[in-house]
Formats: sequence, structure tokens, C-alpha cells
Amino acid sequence: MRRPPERRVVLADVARLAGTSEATASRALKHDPRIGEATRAAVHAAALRLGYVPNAAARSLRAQRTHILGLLLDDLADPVHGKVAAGFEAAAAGQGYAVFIMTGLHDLAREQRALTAFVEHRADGIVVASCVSDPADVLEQVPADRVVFVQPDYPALADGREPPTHGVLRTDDSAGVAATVRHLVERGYRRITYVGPGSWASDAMRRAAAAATLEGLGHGPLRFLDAGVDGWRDASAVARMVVADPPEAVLCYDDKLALALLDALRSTRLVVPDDLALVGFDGIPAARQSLPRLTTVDVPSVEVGRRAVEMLMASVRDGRMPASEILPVTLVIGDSTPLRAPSIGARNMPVTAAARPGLGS
Amino acid sequence: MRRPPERRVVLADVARLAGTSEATASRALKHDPRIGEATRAAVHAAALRLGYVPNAAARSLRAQRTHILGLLLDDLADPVHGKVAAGFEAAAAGQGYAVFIMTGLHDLAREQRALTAFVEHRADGIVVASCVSDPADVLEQVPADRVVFVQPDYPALADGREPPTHGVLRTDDSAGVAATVRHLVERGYRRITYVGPGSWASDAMRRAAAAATLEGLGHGPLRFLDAGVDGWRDASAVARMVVADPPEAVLCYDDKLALALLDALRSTRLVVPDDLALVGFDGIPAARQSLPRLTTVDVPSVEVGRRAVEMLMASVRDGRMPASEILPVTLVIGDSTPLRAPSIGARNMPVTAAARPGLGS
DNA sequence: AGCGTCCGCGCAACCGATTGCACAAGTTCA
DNA sequence: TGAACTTGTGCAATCGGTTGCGCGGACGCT
Repeated sequence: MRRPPERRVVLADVARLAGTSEATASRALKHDPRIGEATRAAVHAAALRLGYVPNAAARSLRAQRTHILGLLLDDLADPVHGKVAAGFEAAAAGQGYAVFIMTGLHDLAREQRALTAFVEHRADGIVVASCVSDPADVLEQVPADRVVFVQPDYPALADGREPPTHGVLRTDDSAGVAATVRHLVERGYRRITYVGPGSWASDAMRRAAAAATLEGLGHGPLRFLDAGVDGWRDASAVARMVVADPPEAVLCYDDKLALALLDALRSTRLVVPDDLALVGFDGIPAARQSLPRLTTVDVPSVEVGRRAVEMLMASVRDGRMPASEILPVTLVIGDSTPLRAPSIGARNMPVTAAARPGLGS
Repeated sequence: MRRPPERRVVLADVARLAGTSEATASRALKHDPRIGEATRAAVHAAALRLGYVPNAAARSLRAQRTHILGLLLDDLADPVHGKVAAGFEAAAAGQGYAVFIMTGLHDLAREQRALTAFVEHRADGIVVASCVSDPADVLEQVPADRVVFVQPDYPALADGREPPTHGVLRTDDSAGVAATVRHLVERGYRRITYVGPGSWASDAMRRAAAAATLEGLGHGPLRFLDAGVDGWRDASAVARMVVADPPEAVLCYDDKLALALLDALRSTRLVVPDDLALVGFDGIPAARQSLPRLTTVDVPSVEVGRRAVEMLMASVRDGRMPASEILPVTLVIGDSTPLRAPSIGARNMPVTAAARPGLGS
């Protein structure tokens, strides 16, 4: 087993050992057809023997191409964002790209710093999948078609601005929420409460979609409950609020919150689903294993990451990319929303989200 | 709002606008005390006006320091690895480092490619938290003290080799498993089956620790069940095997497997915990919300990521780092392992893992 | 006025790989 | 035998900052 070399091995070392110039060595290593077979072999042998690894920084400097992609998201520990990251990384690696992943943690300053880092390192593409409310100024320095925003509430960004020149990728959260509301109504639930963290744009959007759908069906109004961003950890407070004035069904911002609430409700007199229907969002694995299984909306998180990479690749290669894309979501009916009363003439409404049979109990 | 500049803004542009040389501009931007106040202000103003963002590649080339850290792990979508990544990223960002995160997905070729990418980009530090069975050859090109391995089974790597010159960081999984076995025995369980994926080194280690502990207590032998790496998804097959010859308690490789098994067992005649005790590992959130709450071992995943960064930073700054570090784990007693028979004289054994009172109700 | 200092700044080399252009040797054809 | 090509290599510039060293001018002192 070789000892680590004293000094880093550089191309010049390889060239010297192979008895050629740096130029020839460089060309030989990348299989330039103009280089003779014998020379190429000699160079490759030398590189292998020295354990030569080219310096990406030097290469990037000259090539004006880094083969780096940057991904900014809220929180790596969150299962949904983790899946986005996983899809992103897998797709990027498949294309020979390395990925910078940084988290914003809902902190604007952090997000700005992360984006600055991406720009400093001249990432070939940047994906912003965080709650950043405003495209950071640093992104002004980046060609617009090298940036993809992954945000359900993107339209808000465009208010009073030029139309988006960068990509926008989102999941059809509104349709997903609408589908759950319709599902609840069809199953006989009327008095519905929406529970969310309260402060995020995506929360506002889901809430609005739920309210609009419920009223569109001639019911409502939808009631709101603000769990705060700590609602996941301190779900018992939310549970108390629910118990104080129980609705027929609770619609949660996401599965994490729904499961926390489900757990907190176990120490109350309310039994899910007998006294109270419960709906989540995201379709995380735990939602499929809870008791009762949660009715939720499957969001193609991995696909989001993958598509974001594909959009960027299209931009890098072809110079253009689809301006906007919406990924469909799927309503997954579990055991937390059983039939409550005779269906009120299930009108067949067009939905993006397709209902799927519940997983066999 | 500024239009994106035609060409990238470089230091020369800033210098020109500020009426200085590049050298002075460079020094002014990094607050070199030799630069006069007026000049510094002029340079900063120019940089701001042009939206100058220095090129990290060029800087790194000269400085031989990239301010990049690389993290290789198995799977970003996995909650445990996600938390490691989160801790890692947060700590790195706090130190002004950008992070490359790549996944191995239990594929040696992928791992090699990821490590090669890290080396090509000359990451200042590399953390290998994947199942890679052998430090890749490419790491031979890296100063040993710039690499930290996060692996519970590290000793296996050192067999027949020189003592590790790089850092080794691990959680005390063996102690955690031992604690659960003791806990089970104290609660009256004797016939215990261990269920794991079967093929990973970490699985072998936990299994061995469980077997040794059980036999050390004068019981056993521990029985094994190989769930395969797909056991999480197809837990029903595992459930059938368990039902076929039910033990008194099942010790799972991790919480994910335990929860999947718990769910699969719901459609069998065995009731957890009445007929069967169940134990997980990792302490993921879902384990705290399951019904019954899972007895598990809390692993400080976020801390692992954070410590790894700190070890690397110590190496980068001081030139040396702690060769090895073991993080303690914590036994968390849930409702899945109730008292089965009078405790057999709970002898007070030394454990790394400290028992914690079960979470209320 | 003359000399020694100190301060502020610029010249130019350097980090490591890539690439346009030119040049030398070998081959073919007139 | 010399011109016209083809083939294989090398020279040197380039990407964008960083930094050792040196230089010119202002200032203080005798």
C-alpha cells in the first residue's frame, strides 16, 4: 500500500514521469484523438502509478464550468427535504456532478450565506427549495436559467416583478389539499379545522386552498388553528385546543404534525378516528404505519429533486429549460378518515390528485 | 434591480473602478491593515456596486485551502443519516465551510466515485459515514488527518493494517445493544430473537453484542432472523417468520425495521407487547409516537455530524486531531417491553447507556 | 537641508490544468 | 528532390485571485 505522497501530485509530475509535456499529458488523459497510442499509454501508466487526481479548481478556472450543483433547503433532518436531497444527489451524481447541500433552517441570513457560497464556488446550477421569501441579491449575479426555485407559493414572488426567467418547480399542493377536503366532505365531515405552523408561505397556501375548496362545496367556513412552528414538538398544546372545541375533522399542515397530534390526542378523551378524523400531508413512511393509518397526500419528493437536476442539466446543455413545472400529488386514503355519514352524492370532480385504494388493513 | 452583468465581475473590474491595482483591491477586501482607510472604502464601494463575488476556485488554487468539507453517507432519505447530515452541515456552515454531500447507497462503486469527487475538489476534510468496507484507494492521496471515519465497526478495518492515522468517530452501538438485552432480561424475557438486514458490518456488530450480552447473563443462545436489506419494505415476510416460531422478544436492527415489523404484526395473531416484546434502535421520532411506544436506543446522530466537523476543524487548524472518539447512547424505555416476570435480581452492571424514565403514558 | 523610517501601494510570480497555434518528423505526390 | 500534407507534441497564454518583495513619498529628527 502506497504511502501518501509528500506533495500533491500535479500534472507536471505525471508529464515528467511519462516523458512528455504537460499539454500532451493533459490531452492523453482525456483521450484526445490527436495523441498517439504509445504516448497515451505511457501517460496513463504514469498517472496511475503516481495516483494522480486532477485538481478540479484549476480545471474549473480554465473551463468556466465547475460540475457542481448547489441545493438549498430548509432542514436535512426533515424526511421530506431529505428525500428531495436524496433524489437531487442521485440524479446529480448520475450526471457526474458534485452537490453542495446547505440548509436555511428558516433563517434568511443563513440562506443568504448559503447562496453566496454557491455563487462563490460558481456552481453550474442552483436549486432553492427553502422558504426564502425573496430571491437573494446574490442570485442576481447568476444567469437566470441556472436557477430553479422549488416553491409551492412561487407566484407570490412574481408579484410586481418581471416574469420568472429562472425555472420554477412545484408540487401541486393546492390540488392535494383540495382533494383531501373533498374526500372529507364526501365521507360526511363538515366541521373541519386546519392546523398549521402559521408563519410559512406554504402553510398559507395550503390553508387558502382548503378554505376555498370547502366553501366551493357549499360548506365551511374552514376553521384555523395556529400550532406555531413548534407545534410538532409541543403537540399537546394543540391537542388541548382541539379538545376544547372539537371539530369533526382536522386537516394538518403535514404528516409530522398530524402524527404528533395523533399521539398527543391519545391522552385525551378524543379517539381518532371515532370522534375525530385526521388528515396529514406528504405521505411519509410513518404515516403508513401509524394506528390508525393516516389519510394523507403523497408528494413525490424524490422526483422533485430529480426533476430539478434535469431542468438544470437542460439549461447547461441546451441553454434553455422549461420555465415551470408542476408535479402531481396523490391522495392516499388511510383509516383516519372513515365514512361518517352517507355520502352526499359523490359528484365526480376533476382532480389532479388521483385517489388510491387504502392499504389493506 | 440590477441586471445580471454580461460577463462575470472579476477582481480586475473592481480594481479598475476603484482606481487601484488588483493587489490592493484584494488586500482591501480582506481588510489587510496595510491598506489605507480611503482606499479600502473605495474598493468596498466598487465591489458592492459591481456585485463582485470572488471566485472560490481561483482563491483555493492559490491558497491550497478550499473551505470545502465532504460527507459521504449511505442514504439521505434515511432519518438517521439525515440527522447526521444536518448536524454536519450546520456545524460546517457555522465555520464558514461549504459541504459536499454524496450518498453511497451501499454501492461500492458509487462510494469510490464520491470520494474521488471529494479529492478532485480538494476538500479540506472528508467524513466517511457509509458502509464502505475498505478505505478507498483514492483516500491514500489525502493527508490521513483530514479524514474521519464514522463507523461502528471500525476495528475491522484496522485488522492487519497499521494503526489508524485518521480519525474514527463512532457511537457506542454495542453498549446500546447490550443495554437493551439487559433490559429485556431484567424484565423477564429470555427467548430473544435478533432481526437484522444481515449483510452489513454494523448489523453483524450489533448482533454479536446482543449475543455476547445474553450469554454473559447466563441465557441464550440468541436467535437470529435475517430480514434482508428489503426487510423494511417487506416486513410481512419477517412477521410470518416470527409468527411461525414466536420468541418472547424481538430485537431489531433499527427503529425503521421495528416499526415496519410492528405494523406487519398487526395483521397476525401476535399482539405487541402482550405476546411479544419489541425493541428498536436509533430513537427516531416515529418510535416515540408508535402504539405502543417503542423501547429503543437513542443515538446522538446530530451530534455525530457536529463532532465530525469539529474533529476536522481541529486537524485543519492545529494539525492534529483526536484519533478516536466514542459517543454514548441512551436506552429509552417505551411501552413495547413491559415487565413480563419478576426481575431476576437486577444486578447493577456498568453501562455506557444510561436508562431514562419512559415517556409519560 | 539631509537622512532614516514608516506607510501605502503596485509589480510580477504563482497556484494547476487547458487549449490555440505553431512546429517537427514522417508520408505522399508531382 | 522539393512541395504539400498529415500526425504527434510542445510553447505559452489563460482562467482569477493571492502574496513576497520592493519602491516612492510623506514625515520626523538632528
